[in-house]
Amino acid sequence: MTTTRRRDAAATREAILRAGVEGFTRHGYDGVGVREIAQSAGVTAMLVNRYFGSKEGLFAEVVEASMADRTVLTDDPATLARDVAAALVRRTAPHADGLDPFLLMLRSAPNPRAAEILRAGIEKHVEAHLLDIAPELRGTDRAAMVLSLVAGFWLMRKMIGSTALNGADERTLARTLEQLFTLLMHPG
Amino acid sequence: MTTTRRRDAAATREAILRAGVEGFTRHGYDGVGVREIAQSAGVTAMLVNRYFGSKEGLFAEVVEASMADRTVLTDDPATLARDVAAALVRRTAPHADGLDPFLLMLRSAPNPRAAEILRAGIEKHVEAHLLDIAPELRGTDRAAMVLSLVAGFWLMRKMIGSTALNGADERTLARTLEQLFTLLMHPG
DNA sequence: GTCTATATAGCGATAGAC
DNA sequence: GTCTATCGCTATATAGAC
Repeated sequence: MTTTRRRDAAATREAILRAGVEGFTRHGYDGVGVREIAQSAGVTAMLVNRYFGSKEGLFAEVVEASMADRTVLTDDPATLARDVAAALVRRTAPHADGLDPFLLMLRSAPNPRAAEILRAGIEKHVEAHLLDIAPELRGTDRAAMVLSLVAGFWLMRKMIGSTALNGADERTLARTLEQLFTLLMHPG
Repeated sequence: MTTTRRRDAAATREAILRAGVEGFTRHGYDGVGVREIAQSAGVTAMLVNRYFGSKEGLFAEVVEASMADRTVLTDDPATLARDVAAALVRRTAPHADGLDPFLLMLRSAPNPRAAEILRAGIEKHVEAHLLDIAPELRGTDRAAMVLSLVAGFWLMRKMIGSTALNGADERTLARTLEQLFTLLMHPG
């Protein structure tokens, strides 16, 4: 056989993609290099371009993969506002350090080309999923407003490290957020 | 005289600082180099380090200068929610391209050292100013929540370029935001 | 007070060997 | 299928001339 010993192409591609999700989410598009991502995947930088064409190509697949699997939003419209508020508070807790799509967005958005890829991914996956669960938001500005609030909360609590948000009681935080989400989702 | 012909030190420092505000706000901390900032100020890159010690030192003064002068928030507590909503919609309009402190924050926050400088500036100036106008928010999580909403709206509308937010009727947008701000500022 | 020139390091992407 | 080596470029920061 002339096939490789240690890895096949599909596994290498997958390893690079996973390392890309981690690298871009933790450091943002401009904050991580292809060398660093390649090293996390156990390969050389050359293979990133080999399999994904360019750093931007890898980023596009990372956004697709990261936003395609749903983790934040539940599927029950009745308790949606409360569930989203609770999940948001839990996942932005001081000691939590998951790989959330909102962190990927916030940390990569300053790069204009990354921002365009992110906009497409957000609208195709996150916003579309929210409209599936809460169809009454369709045609209004309130779905986008929900996403704005979620993103802003992630920003202030985890990226800026707001003293007020990190010192606040989590039940109070969740209650305030629930009121805001309720206003957006059930304005009647 | 042995003094310089074309500029004195104070004017040069001021020119660099103004170019820094523009550069960091438009492109973020990692998105602009000291060469580019120096060129906008009409000097060489060396003088940036001469007057501000380092890129990080310049950024710290830029944050201080940008957040010290108040532009978004009005001073009348009675109409605060409506005024903030109106100003936010107007300043994030598709064709507006001002140098807002929130853009400076959003575009520079991915850099950890910039994020710490921004946190200090936000809490010292923006949050403190909001608490001066609306003292009933003191001791609650709602001042930080107001800032989260403002930042998230800036992000989705101007950086991500949300189709929904940019296509929406501006009066509807302002009304939705006003409801949210009212809930936070006058929860009774 | 401001310049040119440079030190040192990193980036994304590619050529060519095996 | 994966490597080493390298190209061409840019970054921050500094040394030394005038």
